[in-house]
Amino acid sequence: MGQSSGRQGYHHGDARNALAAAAGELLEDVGAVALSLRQVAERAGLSRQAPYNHFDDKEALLAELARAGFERLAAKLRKVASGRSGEEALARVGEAYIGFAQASPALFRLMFARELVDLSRFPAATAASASSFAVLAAVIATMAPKDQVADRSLAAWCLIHGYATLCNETGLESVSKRKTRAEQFAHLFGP
Amino acid sequence: MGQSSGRQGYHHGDARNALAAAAGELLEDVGAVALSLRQVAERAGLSRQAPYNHFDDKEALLAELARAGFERLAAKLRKVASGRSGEEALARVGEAYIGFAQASPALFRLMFARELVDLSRFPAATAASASSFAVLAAVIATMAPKDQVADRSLAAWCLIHGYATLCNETGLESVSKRKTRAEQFAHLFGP
DNA sequence: CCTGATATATTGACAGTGACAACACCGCAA
DNA sequence: TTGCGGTGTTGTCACTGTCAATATATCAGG
Repeated sequence: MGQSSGRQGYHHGDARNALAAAAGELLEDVGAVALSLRQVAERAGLSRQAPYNHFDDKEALLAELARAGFERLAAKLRKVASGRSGEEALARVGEAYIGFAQASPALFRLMFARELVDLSRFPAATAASASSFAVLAAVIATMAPKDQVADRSLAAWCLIHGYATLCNETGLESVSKRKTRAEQFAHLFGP
Repeated sequence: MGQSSGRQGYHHGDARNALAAAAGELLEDVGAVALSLRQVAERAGLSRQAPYNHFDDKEALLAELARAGFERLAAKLRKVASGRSGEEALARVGEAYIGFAQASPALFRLMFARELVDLSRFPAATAASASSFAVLAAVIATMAPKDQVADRSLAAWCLIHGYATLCNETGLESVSKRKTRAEQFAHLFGP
């Protein structure tokens, strides 16, 4: 006899996705710290303990959100970089990076805050992160001598990431300047 | 001035400082999220509720830590900048900034993570933060035309902050490269 | 001295939380 | 059939931030 007649039913493979989706929505609403597994479960229409059937613990759920975030970011960067090169490609990549941070501030923070998730424990997330950086490095490779690509890629990433972070975390400056700044930064690495 | 008996006794003005000091130690041990007011109180030798006698809530305590952190940072930057100018001053300031982030990663994170403390609600902390940035801007003013000081200061801050953050949050690269990187970054803003 | 007022300190209580354990149920393979 | 592993649920626990009620120390004014 099913004790709960109301068709709670099995979600088969869906429960994991449903939980991740619910968590993704909650993340932008309340942030990673305030996000509670119980609220995630409720929003997904499952029981209190459901998240533990699909993730080791809260950190593992957050790591999955971060991994998906890096994959989306990498795809976005690849898209704007494709077919372009040099300073213009760099400006577009920078603009997209900043745009991502502004569109999903809580997710962006999660992706770069060791205190919220220690991604070094989650190889899939680290890999997705590396593939985002690879896009940037490929762009720099089109505009710098080979022996300087590594240093310049790192500097470019730091500059763009610093700007995106400071805008998100301290209201450094208005959102509208995004494109101008990206171009200005890209020019620093030009000829 | 009598407490000092076996009784718990009043700390007069000290309780607030004792709590902040205990919180500062705990912060680097467990991070801002895991830091609990109860543990802070216990470490300061006070009761569970003691923090509420001196701070509105947990966020206010963290804000005080952040404020003190910004003041220490500003002092450190002023020290290394004093008597120097141009590219060398910039390299020293950058190195000090990165060094601060590496020496107190949890505090540095707290100072720049809106999710942990929303500093816009705490004017004293915002002011201390601004005075840190002012040191950097002053250095840039010694090496750039007047109409470019604002843009270049911002870019320099983003670059250094991005590097410090990425090193802390993702193990971007080894600590030992700190000085080299600071010089390399400073060179980007040189003649 | 005493007397309140005020700042400080302490314990009691409560709703949420992450996590573990025990138990119920589904589908499938031997 | 039987048994087993994946999935789902409720029971329970220690811990947390915070509010309320209460006690105590210190100080000002009589």
